[in-house]
Amino acid sequence: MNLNEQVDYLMQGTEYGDETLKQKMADELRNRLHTCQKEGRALRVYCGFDPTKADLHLGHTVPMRKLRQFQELGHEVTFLIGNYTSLIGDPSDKDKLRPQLSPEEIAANAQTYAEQAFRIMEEGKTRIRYNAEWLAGLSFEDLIRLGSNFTLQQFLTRENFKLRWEKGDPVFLHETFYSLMQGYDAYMLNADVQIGGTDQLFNIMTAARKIMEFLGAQPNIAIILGILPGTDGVVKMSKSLGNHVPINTDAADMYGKIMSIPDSAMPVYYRLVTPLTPPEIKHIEDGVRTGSMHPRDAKMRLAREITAAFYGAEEAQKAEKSFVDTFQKGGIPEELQVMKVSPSNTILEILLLTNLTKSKSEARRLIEQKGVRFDGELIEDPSATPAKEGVLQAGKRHFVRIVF
RNA sequence: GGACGGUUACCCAAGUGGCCAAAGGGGACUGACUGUAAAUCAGCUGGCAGACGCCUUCGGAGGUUCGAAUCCUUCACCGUCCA
Repeated sequence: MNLNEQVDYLMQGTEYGDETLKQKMADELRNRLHTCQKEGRALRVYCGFDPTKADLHLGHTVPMRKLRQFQELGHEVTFLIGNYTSLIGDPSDKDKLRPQLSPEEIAANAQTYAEQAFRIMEEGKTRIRYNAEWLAGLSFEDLIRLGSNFTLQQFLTRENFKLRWEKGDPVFLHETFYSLMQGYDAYMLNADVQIGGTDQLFNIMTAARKIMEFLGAQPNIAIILGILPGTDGVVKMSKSLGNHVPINTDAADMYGKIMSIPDSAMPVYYRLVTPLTPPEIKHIEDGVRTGSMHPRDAKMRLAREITAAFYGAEEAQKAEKSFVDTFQKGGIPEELQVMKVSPSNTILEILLLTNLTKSKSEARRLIEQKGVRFDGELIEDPSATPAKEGVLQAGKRHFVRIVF
């Protein structure tokens, strides 16, 4: 890739809410890449992760994907675990204060993060750092010096603080420290580039750059990534909204969940969570637009790419085949869970035994709603017994092969 | 520290003594339609039994009452205002 292609690749999926700013960052990136090339060094790139939860979903992997792209181009990548900043909990993406976690919880979550991250990033080329290394040793005096770069007004005009202020909700003093700490992280890592979501714009653009300049360093370039919508295609992916694609699932499930996103969400998914380059994505999108590619096939490619990133190409192929068999041909998947039951068990009992439903009431409901099939035959009598071995289906997506 | 307000099912939220397993909305799930979806329409959403019915649930514990989500006492947590 030439320099401009590299910049395009690295800026893919970014969103600054302001074209001028985006252009400025792209220019700075180009210059920095150029300078480094001349100096014969790699860019120092980092992204901080808040180990405040253990259950990762696709949305959390967006910055990891971006780090990976930098790695591919030979840059030096640091995976920063915000074990010290977690003492506060970033107020950026919430309209309320986050709970503070115990060191044990943080350590456990950090472990999970790293495991997930290395499905995407190249482990051997990634440095892991913890910001307690340098933040724990700061003195009150240091804090005063860092704090003197900011005004209360700057914080109060930030959307999330502003909303809380106007609603009369509390905004705690220590929440403002978060930005200072993140800025200090960037300084200590001597970062050329810092990656984050749109909620990090203030922390990276304003706080980190100010602090780095104040401390005599070159300010970092902000790579601000857009937000990945959930499976509804509209609202930010989040577990509590139930629109997430979990990482710790299986290939078939991940493939299926991605196939369920609306077409309108494909472009952003392609840009944020696949390894494809801008020209490759353009090719697909042109294909869909001109009609030479069916949108369904574009989505299958998407699902395959994402699933392969986490489970490998082979598993992704299998997931795809099973998806085609199940949904497009209306058959049953080749590989499915096998459960031993007694021939005297009723369908109702089997639904419960196989965990296809959580209760008998739920099982009855499903049967009433014509959602249960046995070997393709619609089941209408909950007290029927299967009479032979076969495949029990609950809803569209859940199957169990029962044997005696 | 004081005054007031709040805590209802997955989430938001109505309900102020019986007609409340608890309105409404969102989400989830099922069916139809599709391209797998989205959109739309319909259904459904505590458990056991599925015939009447029974049991558990409205922040926790206790009480009043024939009867409590609803009244009283107390505890916990959250919020607002005043110090």
